[in-house]
Amino acid sequence: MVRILTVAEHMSVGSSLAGVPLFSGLSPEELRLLAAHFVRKRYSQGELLFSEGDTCKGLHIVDSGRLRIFKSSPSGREQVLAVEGPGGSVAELPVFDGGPYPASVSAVEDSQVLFISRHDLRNFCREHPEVALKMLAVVGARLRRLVGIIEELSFTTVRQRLVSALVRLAQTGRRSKRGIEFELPGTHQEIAHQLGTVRELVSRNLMRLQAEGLIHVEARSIVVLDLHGLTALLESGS
Amino acid sequence: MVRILTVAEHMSVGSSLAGVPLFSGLSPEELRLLAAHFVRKRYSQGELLFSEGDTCKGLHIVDSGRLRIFKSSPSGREQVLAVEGPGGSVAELPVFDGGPYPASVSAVEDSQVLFISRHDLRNFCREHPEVALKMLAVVGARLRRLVGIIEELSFTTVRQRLVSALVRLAQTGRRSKRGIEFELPGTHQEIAHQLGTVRELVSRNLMRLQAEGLIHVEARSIVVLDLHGLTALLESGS
DNA sequence: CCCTCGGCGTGACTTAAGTCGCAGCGCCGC
DNA sequence: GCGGCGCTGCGACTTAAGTCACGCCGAGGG
Repeated sequence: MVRILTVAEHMSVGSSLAGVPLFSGLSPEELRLLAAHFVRKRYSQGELLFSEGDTCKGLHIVDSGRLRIFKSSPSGREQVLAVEGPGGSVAELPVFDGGPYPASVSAVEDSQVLFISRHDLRNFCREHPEVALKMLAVVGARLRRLVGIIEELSFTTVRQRLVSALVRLAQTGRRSKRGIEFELPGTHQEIAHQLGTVRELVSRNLMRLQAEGLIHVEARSIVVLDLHGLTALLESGS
Repeated sequence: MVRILTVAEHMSVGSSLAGVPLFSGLSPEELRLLAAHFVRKRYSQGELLFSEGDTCKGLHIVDSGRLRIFKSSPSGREQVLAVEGPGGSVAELPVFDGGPYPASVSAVEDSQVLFISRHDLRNFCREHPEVALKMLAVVGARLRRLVGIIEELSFTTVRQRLVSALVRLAQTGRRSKRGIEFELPGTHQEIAHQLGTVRELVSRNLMRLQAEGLIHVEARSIVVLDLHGLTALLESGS
C-alpha cells in the first residue's frame, strides 16, 4: 500500500494539499517541501485504516472519497463521530499528544489518502509554527462538533436527530417541482451508526415522516415536501 | 467581583499557577510575570460564570472549589461535560479560536478562580510558545474525555454509567472493615446531570445495587461491599 | 416551636428505544 | 434463469428511560 511517489504525483499531492485547511496559507514552495514527505495510500470501501487504541503512526488527509471516524461497542453497535471528505484530516490529535487513537477510522467509499508520519509532521511544524496554530483550530472545530453530538445524544430523540440530519442534507439538495430532492449518503445501517441508533429506527422514522406528509421516500432518494414542517419538529419537543 | 490584586496576592497567585498543567515548566520569574495579568474572582455555590454562546472574554483557572462545564436543554435537563477542580482550566478552546463558549460553566461549590483576559493570554503565548503546546495537550485531553462521554451515552445504560462512576469514586475512597467508603460528591440531582439522566434513576439504581448486596447506602455515604461484583457489571452487558 | 423547603425514596404509568423474526425485492454472479 | 445476498419494511415484543405524584425526613429560619 505504501508506494514511492513519482515527480508528477508529488505535484498532484502538492495541489491536493493546497485545499486542506491545515495547510492553507503556505507558499507554493513550502507546499512542495511538505508534499515530499507524503505518501499516497488507497483504501477500498469498508476498509479499516486503524483501530481505536492503536498507537498513532501519523496524520491522514483525505484526497478523494470519505472516511468515517467511529467508536464501536463490544455488542457491535457503532457511533460515528465524524465523516471527513476531501480536504479533511484524521488523527490530528494523537499525532501531537502521542497517545493512542481514541477511535477507529474506516473508508465509507473507495478513497485516496495522503499520509505523513508523526515524525515528519512534527519536524515540519517546528519550522512552520503557523501550522501548529492551524492544528489547534482544527482540533477545536472537532471538539465543538463532539459537544454537539453529546448534546444531541442526551437531549434529543432518534426521530429528531434523523430530522436534523435530513434538514442538513436538504441544504445541499436540488429543488424540483415536488420539493427538495437528495440522496441518502449511505444505507440505513450507516445512517443509524451516525445517529447512534439501529437500522430499524431509521427505517421506521422515515416511513413515519412520509406518512405525516413531510417527506417522500423512494429507495434512497428523499423528497422533502414540507421543510418548514420538518424544522418545526426540531424546535418543539416532538 | 473584579479587584486589583495586592502584592501579597500576586505571590499567592503565582504559587497557585505553579500547579496548573497549562503553566507547569515555567520558571519562577515567568510565573511572576504571568501572575501580574491575573485577577482573582470569587463565585458562590451555583453561581454562573458564563453561558453557552457568550463571547469568550478570557481563561479561567480554578484555585479552590470546583467548576462544572455543562450543556442544558430547553426542557431543563442538563448534561455535565466536565468538573474541574483546583489546577483545572476552563475555556482554553474559545480563548484560542475566538469562537463563543460551547457550553456553560457554574460553580459546584464556593470557588476562587484566577482569570486572565484573552488578549493578555495570547500575548503571553506569543512570547512563550511552550504554553501554546501545553494548550494543545489540555484541549486534547478534553477531547478524549468527550469521546468517552459519547461512548458512554450511546453504548451504556444509566445503571452502568452509575456503576462506573462509583468505581471511579471508590479509587479515592478509604477502606474500612466493611469495604471501601466514600461520599457522593453532590446531590442525586447533580450526579444525574453528570450521567446525563434524571434524579429518580440515580436513586433507584443506588437502591437496586444495595438490594443486590453490592453496596451499602447511608444518606450520602457509600460503602462498596463487592468491588469485584461492581466491575463485573461493566464488562458483561447488564 | 412550627413551618418551609430541599433532598430523597417509591409506586404507577407512558413512551422511546431496541430486539427478533420474517418476508419481499433488486442486483449480481454463475 | 436461478440462487444467493444485502438492503429494506414491518409486526410483535421486551425493556430502559423518563414522567408524575406523593409522602417522608432533617436542617434552618422566623
